[in-house]
Amino acid sequence: MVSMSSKHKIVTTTKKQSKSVVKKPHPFKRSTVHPTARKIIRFEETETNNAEDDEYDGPTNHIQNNKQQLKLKVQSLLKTRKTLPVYQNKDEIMNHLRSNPVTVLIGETGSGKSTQIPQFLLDDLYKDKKHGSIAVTQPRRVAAINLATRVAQEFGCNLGSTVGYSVRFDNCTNSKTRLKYLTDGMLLRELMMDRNLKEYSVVIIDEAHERTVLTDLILGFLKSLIQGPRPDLKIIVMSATIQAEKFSQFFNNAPILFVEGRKFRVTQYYLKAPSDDIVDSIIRCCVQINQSEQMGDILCFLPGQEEIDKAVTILNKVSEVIAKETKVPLMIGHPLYAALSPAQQSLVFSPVKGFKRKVVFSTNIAETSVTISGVKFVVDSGLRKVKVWRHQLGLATLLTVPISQASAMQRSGRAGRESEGKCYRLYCESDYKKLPFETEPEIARSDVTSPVLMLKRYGIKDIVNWTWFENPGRDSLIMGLQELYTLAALDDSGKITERGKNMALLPIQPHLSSVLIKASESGCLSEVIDIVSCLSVENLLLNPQPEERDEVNERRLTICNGGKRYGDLIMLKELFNVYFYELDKSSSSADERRDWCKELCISYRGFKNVIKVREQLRMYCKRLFGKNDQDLFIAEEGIPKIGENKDEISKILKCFLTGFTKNCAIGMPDRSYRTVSTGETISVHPSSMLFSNKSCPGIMYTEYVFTTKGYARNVSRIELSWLQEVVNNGTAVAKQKVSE
DNA sequence: GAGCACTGC
Repeated sequence: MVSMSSKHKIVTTTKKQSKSVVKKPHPFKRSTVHPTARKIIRFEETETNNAEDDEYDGPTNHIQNNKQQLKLKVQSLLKTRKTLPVYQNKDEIMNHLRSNPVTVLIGETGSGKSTQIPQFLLDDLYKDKKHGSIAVTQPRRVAAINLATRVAQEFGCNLGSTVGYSVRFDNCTNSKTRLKYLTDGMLLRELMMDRNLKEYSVVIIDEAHERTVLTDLILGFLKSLIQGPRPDLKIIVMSATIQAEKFSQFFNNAPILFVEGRKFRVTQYYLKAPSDDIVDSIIRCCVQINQSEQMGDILCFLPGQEEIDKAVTILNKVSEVIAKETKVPLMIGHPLYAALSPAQQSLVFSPVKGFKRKVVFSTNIAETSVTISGVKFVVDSGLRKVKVWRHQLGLATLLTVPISQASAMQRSGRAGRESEGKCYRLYCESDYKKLPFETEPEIARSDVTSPVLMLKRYGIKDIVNWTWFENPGRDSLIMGLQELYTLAALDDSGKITERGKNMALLPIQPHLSSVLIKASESGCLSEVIDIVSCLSVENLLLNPQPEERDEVNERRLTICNGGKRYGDLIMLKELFNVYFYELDKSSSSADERRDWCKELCISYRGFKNVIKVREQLRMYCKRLFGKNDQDLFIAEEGIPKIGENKDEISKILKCFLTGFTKNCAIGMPDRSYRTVSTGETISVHPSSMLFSNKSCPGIMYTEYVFTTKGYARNVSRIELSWLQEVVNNGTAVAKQKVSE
C-alpha cells in the first residue's frame, strides 16, 4: 500500500481475487480463470480492440429499449457493479467528493472509477435537484463511446438520453443529457464556444496520467476557471498511476484518494547482461517461454514496424522447425501496429486453436489503445519510438528511446489482467532503475502552434505565464507565437485577428486552416478542401511491399498526370477525383472502390475518413466564410480533370504556399535542394511523386522529417516567382492588419 | 531508393 502524508486519505478496498479461485493450471493447458474475474475485466474495460473500432462507422442508430427491458438490464448489471471496489467504498469516496472542490482519484485498472463515480454524482444531482450536468473526458473516441454505452445500460436509460457521448463526427446527446462522455478534444471545442463551461457542474478528467497535449490544456483551463468565474465547478482528476502529487499540487494540494483495483501479480525477470540485438533476444526469449512455461499467449513490445516485421518473419520460421523436433506448442507470430489494415490488425484477437501459442509483436499501441485477452507473458524490449519536435528548426525527428519506469509497469501489467503472469524485461535491473520515473509529457516535445492559437482565441494575453499544467517553455511558445504571426493569425501587438479566430475554429492544424482561408479568397475552396481532407487523414497512402513497389508506383503515375509533374498535393486531388467522382458515378459497388484502393495501395478506410473530414470542412466553410453551396459545388459539374489545367494548379499551390512559406527549398545547380529558412540540404522523400524528378526550380513540402537525413514529405513543384509573390502579399496582409 | 509510435477536432 502506498503511504501518503496525513492530508491524503487512503481508501483501501476489499479482498483481492484470492488465489483459491484460480485453478492451478496444468502445464501446456490454457489456464482457467474464475468466471467473475473475467466478467469484471470485460465489463470494466474502457478500451476496445481495433476490430470493433473498424465496425464503428460514424453516427449510429442506437437501439431504443422500452422501460421494462431497461429495468431488467439494470438489475442484471447491478450484481456486477456491487463487486467493484469503487462501489464497495461508495460512501467514503462520495463524502470526499462532496466536501472538496477538487479531488484527485487514483484508481487502478478494474476499480470501476470511470463507470461508477459519474453515476454516483448523477444520483446526487437528481437527489439534490441541482442544475448542470457532468462531463467525463477521455483521450480516445472509442473509450468515450464504450463507457457511455455501458453506463447508460447500468443507469437504465437509452444511450443519448440522460447518458450520452460526444466525439468528432458523432454527437449522441439530447437536451436531457446530464452525463456526457466526451473526448478531450471535444471539451476544448466546447470551451472555445462557451468559455465558462456553464453547462456543467462537474468535470471529470479521466486517464489524466496519459498526459496528452489536450488533457494538459484542459487541466490549465479548469484551474483558471475555478480561480476565476467558476469557483463552484467541481473537478475530479482520475489517473491510473502515481502522478497524484503533481495533480494535487497543481490544484492547491487537493486531496488524493486511492482505490485499489483488481489485478493479478506479475513476476518480473531481467537480463543479466544488456542485449545488443533486440530482435534476436526477443526471439530467444519467446522460444524459452514456449519450452518451459504453461500455456498462455505472449505479448512482445518492440519500438517500430521494422523490428516487428523482422521478428514475425524469424519467429514463424523458427517455430515450425522447433515444433517438429520437440513436443512444444507451435508459436504463431502476429504483427500489430497502427499502419496495418484493420483486417490484419484483427488477426491478433482471434484465439489460436489446438496445440499452439499466439505471439503478438506490437508497438506501443498495445500499451493503452488495444487490449488482447489471453496474454500471460509479456516480453519488453524497453524501447519505443517517439516523435520529437525541434522548434528551432521546424522539423520533426523520429527517435528510438528507452521507455520510462511507469511505461514498463504498464507494459508488464498487460500480463496480469486475467490471471498471474510473467514479464521478461530485455534489459538489466540496474538499467531499469536508471530509467526516468515518468514519460516526458507530450506537450514538452510537440509543436505548440495550435495550443497557442487556442489560448489566443480564448483571450489569454500572457501566454508564457498562463496556468500551464506543464509549461512547454518560453522558446517553444515564442516560436509558436511567431508562427501564428506569419500566418496572419496574430497582429503586431500579439492580438488575434479575425483570420486567426476563424483558423482556431477549423478542425485542422493552423497551417492548413490558413491555406483554406486563402483558398476561399482565391476561388478554389472546393479543390483545396479535398486536398486538405486527404492531408489530415493519417496513413492514407500505405507503403507497398518491396516486391510490388515499382508496380504500385507505376499505377499511381498512370492515373496522376498532374501529380507526376506538380507533385504529391496534386496527386492527392487526382486520386480523390477518381475515388469520389469516377468510381461513384459509374455507380460502382463498395467492392470496386475497395479493389481500386488495394491496387494503388491506398487505405480504403482512410478514404472513408477523408469523405467525413471533407463534409465537416465544407460545413465549417459555409458557416465561417459565408459560402453557399454554389461556391462549393461549382467544381462538381462533370468529372473534374485537375491534371490538365495549369492555371488552376498554380492557383491551388499558391494557396498552400501561404501556409507553408517556411517549408520551401530552392533547387541548386548540383540538383540538391536547400531550405529557404536555414539553407540546409533537404532531400525529397522516396515515397514522393517528385523523387525522381530533379528539374524543379523549387519545392514546397508540408512536412520536414529527420530520420537518416532530412527529408521533405508531401512535396510540390513551385516556381521561384510564386515565392516572391506570396512573400510580398504576406507582408501586405500583416501591414494591413496593423493599420486596422 | 525510405521505411514513421500514438491520439484529437
